[in-house]
Amino acid sequence: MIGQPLNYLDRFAELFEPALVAELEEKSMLMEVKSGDTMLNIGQTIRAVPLLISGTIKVSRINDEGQELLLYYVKEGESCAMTFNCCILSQTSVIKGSAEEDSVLLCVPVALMEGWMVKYPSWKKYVMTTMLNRFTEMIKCIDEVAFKKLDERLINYLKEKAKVTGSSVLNLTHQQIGDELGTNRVVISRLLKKLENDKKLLIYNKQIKLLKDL
Amino acid sequence: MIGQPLNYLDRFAELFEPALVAELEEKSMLMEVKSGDTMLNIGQTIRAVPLLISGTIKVSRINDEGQELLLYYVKEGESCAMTFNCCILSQTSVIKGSAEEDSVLLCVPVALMEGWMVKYPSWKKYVMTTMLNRFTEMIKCIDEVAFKKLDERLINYLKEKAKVTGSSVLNLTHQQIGDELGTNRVVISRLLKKLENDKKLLIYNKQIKLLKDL
DNA sequence: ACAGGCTTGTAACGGTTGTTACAGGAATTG
DNA sequence: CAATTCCTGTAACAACCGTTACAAGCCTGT
Repeated sequence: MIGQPLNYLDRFAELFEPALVAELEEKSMLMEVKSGDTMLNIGQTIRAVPLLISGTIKVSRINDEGQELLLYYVKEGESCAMTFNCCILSQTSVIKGSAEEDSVLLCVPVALMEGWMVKYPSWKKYVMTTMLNRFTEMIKCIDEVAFKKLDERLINYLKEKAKVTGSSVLNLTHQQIGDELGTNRVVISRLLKKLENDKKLLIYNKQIKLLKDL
Repeated sequence: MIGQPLNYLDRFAELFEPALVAELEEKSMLMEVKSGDTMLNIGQTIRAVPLLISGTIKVSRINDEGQELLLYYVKEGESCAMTFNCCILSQTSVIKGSAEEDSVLLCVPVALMEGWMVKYPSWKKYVMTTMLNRFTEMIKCIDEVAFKKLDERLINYLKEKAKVTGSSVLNLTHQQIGDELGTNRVVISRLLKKLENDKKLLIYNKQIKLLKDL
């Protein structure tokens, strides 16, 4: 039927062999989270691997003083490599995962994961690809933090945010931005003002509109 | 016989099942590298996974402007997760791997890796563990770069270096340190001088001696 | 309309880091 | 030993960023 939302497993039908899709359907658990919900926090252990069916998950590092830093987003069809970490080595999480928008997850019991690695080539491939892509993102993050100045990081952040939300109007306070970049609200206000003067964006209350030549 | 060096495969006999050790012996290639040699550079592709038998490998990120940043060390018995990345996805490397000391590597052809993941549980575990440990190190690196000031990063760097080399006397120029921390020689000289005044270390030409209360 | 709370704009200041420049030591080479 | 090159120390300055403080604006609920 036209216009009907895809069945939630359709996405994975492209990735996994039928037998695995069937097992997924049978043995994993569907879970819904609201925008802003925290699924995984520092120090927690986790007993299920989440596959993201719809929505976006924000993964960030929080250091001992509570300072935050955005690492990357998990998008539809993807999963979080760090949870593999927690699960397999039974370690506590060193990162926080929270819903950037309302999202739907498929939770796979850890116990099954290991067996699937051997049983289903597509699963093995999926897990490896996920992990390897995350490495790339972590490197990108390190590049930003280690080599770039805040104004450039801010611009990249805004662009990424626009891509993830699919809109050039971002509903964000300066404080939120500061948090995700691991810095101070005043600094962000200053830089944003400069970008506004340069006609790269417009600042409203709790809202930023990105212009073409950002 | 007492004092005789271990056979190079003995290390892996503890990690892998006998059949895998046998295959390793038969199908992989031993390789020696001298301190300072670069095994893997940005943009290269790699067709073999290295297992480190002895020595230490330094893994660093180099950005577009040629600035370097130390990511982590690969030690005996370990391997480099990023090479899995290159290999499996046939991507070019985004990192540089060079010998910190004279080292011996066992090079496993990529073609075998995939099959072994299914065939040998110990190999699967080894690969997963390696990757997951690297995540932890990358997070540590991000913590340093994003949240810590240079003086603290320098201290951590020196301690780590002392641990890796097993000596409290480090043969390093200020320039080298600056490179590995992604900063400037003068800045390092300045901070080292301060540490020397604080009786944390002694500065010689091309050499730094760490004192107890660093 | 008003109060109170959250959000933004701005100034002022200090600390850290990056940069350039130069001088003096140390090591190396011929 | 002399010349050269590399390494270290230091000064001086600028840029960037973090921090505090305060004023003004916006939003919400009453």
